[in-house]
Amino acid sequence: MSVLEPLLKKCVTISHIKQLQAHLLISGVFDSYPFTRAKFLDFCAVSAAGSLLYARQIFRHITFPVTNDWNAVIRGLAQSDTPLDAITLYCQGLRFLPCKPDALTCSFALKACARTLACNEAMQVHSQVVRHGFVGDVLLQTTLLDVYAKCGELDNACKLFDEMSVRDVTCWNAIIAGLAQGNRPDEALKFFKTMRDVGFKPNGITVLGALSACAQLGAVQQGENVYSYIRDQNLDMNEQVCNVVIDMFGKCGYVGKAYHVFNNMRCRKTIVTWNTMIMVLGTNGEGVEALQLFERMSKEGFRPDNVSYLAVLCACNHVGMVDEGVKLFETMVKDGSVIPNIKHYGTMVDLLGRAGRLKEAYDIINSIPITPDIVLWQTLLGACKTYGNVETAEKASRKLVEMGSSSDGDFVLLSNIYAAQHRWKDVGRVRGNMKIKEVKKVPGFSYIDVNGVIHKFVNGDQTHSNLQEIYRKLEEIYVSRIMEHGYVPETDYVLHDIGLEEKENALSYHSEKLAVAFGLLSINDENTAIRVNKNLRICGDCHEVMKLVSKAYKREIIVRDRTRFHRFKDGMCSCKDYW
DNA sequence: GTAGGGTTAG
Repeated sequence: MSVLEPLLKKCVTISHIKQLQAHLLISGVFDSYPFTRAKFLDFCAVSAAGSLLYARQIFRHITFPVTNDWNAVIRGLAQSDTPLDAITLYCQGLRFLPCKPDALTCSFALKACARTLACNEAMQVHSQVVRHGFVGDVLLQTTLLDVYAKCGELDNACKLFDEMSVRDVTCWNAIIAGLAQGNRPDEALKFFKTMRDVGFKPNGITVLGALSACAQLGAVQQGENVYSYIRDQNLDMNEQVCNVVIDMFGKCGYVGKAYHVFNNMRCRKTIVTWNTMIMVLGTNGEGVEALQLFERMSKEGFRPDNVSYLAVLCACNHVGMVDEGVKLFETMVKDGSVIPNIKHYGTMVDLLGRAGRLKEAYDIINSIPITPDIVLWQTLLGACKTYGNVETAEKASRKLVEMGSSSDGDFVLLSNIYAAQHRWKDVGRVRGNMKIKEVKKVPGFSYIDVNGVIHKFVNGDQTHSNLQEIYRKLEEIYVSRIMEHGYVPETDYVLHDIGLEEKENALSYHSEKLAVAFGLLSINDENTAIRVNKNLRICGDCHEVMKLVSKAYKREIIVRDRTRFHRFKDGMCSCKDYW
């Protein structure tokens, strides 16, 4: 039986595999020893030397396939780029299989569900796991947990985790990564802490999830803690870990810390390392540095890939280096080594649009070889708002409606464009459509890290324990401080809320303002910047207020919004009001 | 012991 293994190891091409197959056929192994055959089939379906297509052919010619034969092909399909086929085959197997699925069959089917985000199918496999008595299997439990988490069923994932009677590091990893990727970073960090409290030792994979959670929260202190653990355990010998550390510091707004990690890595840099650092520089408004790094990477032998180009184009976008961006894009296209994708085009539309070159932006959308998506038209619409271009805005809006967008931002933008032209009838029409279409409003929230504790504020927050004090501070900010510096509310943005009943969503109680008020109250050291992270893009009024607060209170305020950083100092913002 | 957890992105 074990005679096969050394032979398989020697197969490095499909022709070797076919020779081995011939041998197995002639010697009768293929028909008489199904387990050996299945092992061979598995190798053919999964290994780099093999061919999934060929494995499927072989499989089709097996008259009485055993469970392991099915497993081999399902496994291969599950990790291929057509994982849906694995689910199809699994269902066929259930119908025709004289032999029953085993734990592995379920495991591979679930893997396929995870990759296709097929939640309903996953639930059906789950029920078969129960029916066949595999529920006690820790590995399968972890796989199930992972599928649910990836499908966005985080509560189910947590439930599975709670019900596990035996836990190991891997299932902790699955729940931590699941929560982090599912936008529940605070819970991810809680699990990370508990895991250590009950005596498990986080490994290189655990810290990836924890760091991602810190990055989302802007929780630099907790990020530092994770990083020192990483160094203690020598986990920084893994470049993937280093990449995520760099990303975390960058997303927390500490470019220097990110750069320090980048420059002092104890392991090799990969293309992802370079891309991450370029992206960090870009989002933090260090466009020139990003460009320099982009040039340096080629000199050090790394050929820029599509993400490298995207990163450097974003960098140009954030600092308004329009000509450089256009030039880079042209080089990219001419060079031919990178085929532009929808994100490259999106960045170009944004870059040109925000520079007021709306015609060129519009032309790009109409000339690209791929179908423009919703984001592309939204980007153009945003530019139309900035430059008050009603005509192009209407075109973009029409496209968005056609494409079935139900994002509140699209309607609000168009309504604002009409409002700026005093076309109140059109404003009313757009608002009417908003009601009819039941547009989704993504609730805005902000985080602030005070002494390592993360505080979360939602728009019009009514839940924070220091509520009264915070609202009083906000009152003080408005009445006795920034009014003197010439604050005029940007009523343009009030239109966001017209037609919506929730009064608490009013402009003055946007979550980032509450967070900054809380920051002023609780961070007394004047040299410490007030750092706020927000899930949406900052609105014009908040932007203005931040500028004035930075001047009136002589405090640096750093706001990370959905796409970039704003550093407010002495009444100015690092984005130079260009965002 | 042939299974489970994982990096950059408009």
